[in-house]
Amino acid sequence: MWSGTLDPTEEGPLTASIRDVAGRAGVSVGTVSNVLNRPDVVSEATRTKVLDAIAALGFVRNESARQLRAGSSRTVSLVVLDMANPFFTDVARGVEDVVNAASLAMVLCNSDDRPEKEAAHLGLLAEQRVHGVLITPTAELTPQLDALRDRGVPVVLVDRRAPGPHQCAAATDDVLGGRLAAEHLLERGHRRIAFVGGHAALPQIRERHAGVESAVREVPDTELTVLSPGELSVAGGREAAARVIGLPASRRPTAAVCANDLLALGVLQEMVRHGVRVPDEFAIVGYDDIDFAAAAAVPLSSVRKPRQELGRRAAELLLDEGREGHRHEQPVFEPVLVVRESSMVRRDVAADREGAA
Amino acid sequence: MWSGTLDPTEEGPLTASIRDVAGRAGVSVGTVSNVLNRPDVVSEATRTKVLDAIAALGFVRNESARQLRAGSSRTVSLVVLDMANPFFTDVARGVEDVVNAASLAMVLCNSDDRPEKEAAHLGLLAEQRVHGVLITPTAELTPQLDALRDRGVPVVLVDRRAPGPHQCAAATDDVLGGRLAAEHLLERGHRRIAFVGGHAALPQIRERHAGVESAVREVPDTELTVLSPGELSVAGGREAAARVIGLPASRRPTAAVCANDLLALGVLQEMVRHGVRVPDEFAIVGYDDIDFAAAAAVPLSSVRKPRQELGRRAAELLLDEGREGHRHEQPVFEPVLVVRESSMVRRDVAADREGAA
DNA sequence: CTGAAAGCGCTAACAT
DNA sequence: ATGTTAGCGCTTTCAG
Repeated sequence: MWSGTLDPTEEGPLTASIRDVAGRAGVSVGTVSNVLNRPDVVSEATRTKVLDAIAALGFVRNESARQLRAGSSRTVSLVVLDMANPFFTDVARGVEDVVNAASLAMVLCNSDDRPEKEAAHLGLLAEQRVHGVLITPTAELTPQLDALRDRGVPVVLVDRRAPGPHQCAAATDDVLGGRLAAEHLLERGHRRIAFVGGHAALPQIRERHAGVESAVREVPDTELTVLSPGELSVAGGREAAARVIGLPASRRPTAAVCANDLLALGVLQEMVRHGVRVPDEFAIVGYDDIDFAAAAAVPLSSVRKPRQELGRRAAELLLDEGREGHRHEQPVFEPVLVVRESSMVRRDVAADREGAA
Repeated sequence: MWSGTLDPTEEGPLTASIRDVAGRAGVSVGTVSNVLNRPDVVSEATRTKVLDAIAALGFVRNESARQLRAGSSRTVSLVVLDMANPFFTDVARGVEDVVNAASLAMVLCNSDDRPEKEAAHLGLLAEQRVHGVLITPTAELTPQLDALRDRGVPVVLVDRRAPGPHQCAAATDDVLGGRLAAEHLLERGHRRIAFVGGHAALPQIRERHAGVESAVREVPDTELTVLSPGELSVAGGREAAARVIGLPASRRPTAAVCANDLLALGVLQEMVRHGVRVPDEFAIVGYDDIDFAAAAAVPLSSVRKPRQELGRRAAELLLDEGREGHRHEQPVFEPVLVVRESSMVRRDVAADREGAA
C-alpha cells in the first residue's frame, strides 16, 4: 500500500518523488523507475499512466539520488587557467561538443592560475565524484591529480604534455611554436628579441621560451631579453612593454614573442600609447591565435593552435579512459605561424635597418 | 560492531565511506559525521583518531549523499547566452566572487542563444536541485523558469529586466544606452545611422534599438537603417557591414550603433577590409565595452556596462532569496558612453561634411 | 560526548 | 509485466 506525503488532489509545492508518482499512477516505484530508464520493458498502458502522473505532479528526477546509487556523476569538469582568455573558451567549446554528444554535462572551473583555487576546485570535484577531469594545471602537477586518478577518476591534461606514459594528454608542440615565432622575426632581420612570458613555472611557457631561445642562439650576434610580467593577461603585456620602453636604446629589443595573445595585445597597446610604431619600430608575435588577434589595432601575427580540436581530442581521450583496454595517448598538435601586420616590416624600413647594420 | 568492506591494513583502491572511517577509528558513523560537520562537539582525542583514519583511508565526503539528505546542492548556476563573449565571462567573474564567498560553487552553462540548449540546461539543473539559477534568458522567458521558481529554486535574471515584480533581476538601462550612442553620433553630424542588432526577439536588443530610434526621431531629416545579422558575433558584424557596403551611396548610413562589441568588431573588420576608413567614412559605436574594444584596430567607442558589478549584484540577490523576509529587487544600472577613436570624426572631415550639407 | 537507527530518492536484483 | 526490497553514504534526532 502506498502512503505518500502528497494529497493527490493538489500538487505539492515542493518536489514530488518517485513514490508520489507511483502512488498517483497506482503502480510500484520499480515500475516508475522502469518507465524512466527502460521504457521498452513496460506496457504501453501503464507507461502512459505513469507519464501522466509525472506530468501532473511536475516530477523531476533527483540526480543526487541517482548518483548516490550509481557511484559517479554524469558530469565532466574542465579546469582552465583563465576563463577570460578566449583560448580557453574555445577549448571549452570543443570539450562541450564531445561531452554533450555522450550525454554528459560539462562544468567549467576557473583556477585563475592559482594553485589554491585549483586545489579547492579539485577537492569539490572529488566530493562530487565527477565522471572525469580535463585540466590545464597550474605550474607543477598537484598530487591531488594523482589522488583523483588513484580513485579511478579519469584525468586528461589539456594543452600540457604528460610527465609520463601513465596518463592521457592533448598538447601542442610549444617548443616548435616558439621556434616558428622566433625564426620568423630573425628572418625579418631582428637581432634583439624579447620573450614576454609569465611566471616561468608553467611548462607551456617554458617550452615556448626554449623554442625561442634555441632559434635565437642559432643566429650569431643576437640577444634575447626575457620579461616575466605578473600575469598572463593584457595588463601583464602592458607591464612588460613599459619595461621594454624603459631600456636604453642600445639594448632595447626591436621585436617580441609573447607567450599568449593577451600579453601581445597588452604589449601592442602600450607601444601605441607611447607612440612606438608597430611593426616598424617594434614587431610583435602572439601565441594561440585567438579571434581577437586578427581584430587588434594592428592585426597580430600569432602562433595558431587548434583550439577547439584540442578540447575535442582531450574529451575523447577522457571518455575512452572508461572503456575496456584503454591505452593512454598523448597526441601533440603542430602549431602554425600566422603572419599578420604586427610583424611585417615595411620594405623601406627593412632597407634602412640593413643599411644601418 | 563494525563490518566494513575494507581490510584495514591496506588502503582500498576505491572510495572509502564514512563507515570505513568509523571502523578504522573505532567510533560510530555519527561521530565521524560530527567531526566533519561540527568538530567542536567532539572531544579532542576522538577527533584526532577520526582525522587520522580519514587521512589513512584517503576518505573524501560523498557530496551526492549529502545533497540527497540536504535536499539541495551547494551549487549556483549561471546560464549565459555566449560563453565566448567576454562580457559574460566578466559577469561570471562577479558572480563567482560572491558565490564562492558564500562557500557555494558556480557552474557556468552556455545556452548559445538557443532555446533548446537553454531548456536542456535548465532541465539538468532542476534534476541537480541547484541552489539557485542566474540566467540571461534567450528571447522570451521559458515556462521552465517559472517551474523552477515554483519548486522553490531562486531564479534571478541577469542583464535583463524582470517582466513583473515577482522576481529579482539585475539589469542595465538599455534604452538609455541606445540613446547615448545615437545622440553621440547625431551630435557628430551623422544623419543616416544604422542599428546593427541581432534577432529582434531579445528584449535587451529591442531596448537598445528603441533608445537609438527615439533619439534619431527627435532630429529632423534623419534616417535609421536596421540590420539583423544571424548571430550576435564578430561574424554577424561582418555580415551586417557587407550589407551596408552594398547599399547605394545615397542611402548608405555613415555610422552604426551595434548591439554589442562583437558585432562592432566585425563591422570594423569588414569596413577596413573594404578600404572604408573608420571613423572618417564610417563611424562605429559598440555596446558592453569589453576589454577588447579598446584594443581594436580602431579603438572602439562603446556603451559601458558594469559587467562584474552586474554579476555580483545578481548573485547577492540570489543569495538573499533564501533569507527570511526577502523582497524582490530589480536594480537597473546606468550605462555610460566611452568615446574612442571609432566615432571621433576628424575636424577637417567634419568641416567637409558641414560644407556639403 | 558518543552510539544506534531512520530515512533522503533512486535503481537493480529478485520474486511474483 | 509488475511488485518488493535492499542499500548507495550521509546527517540527524534520540538514547544512553
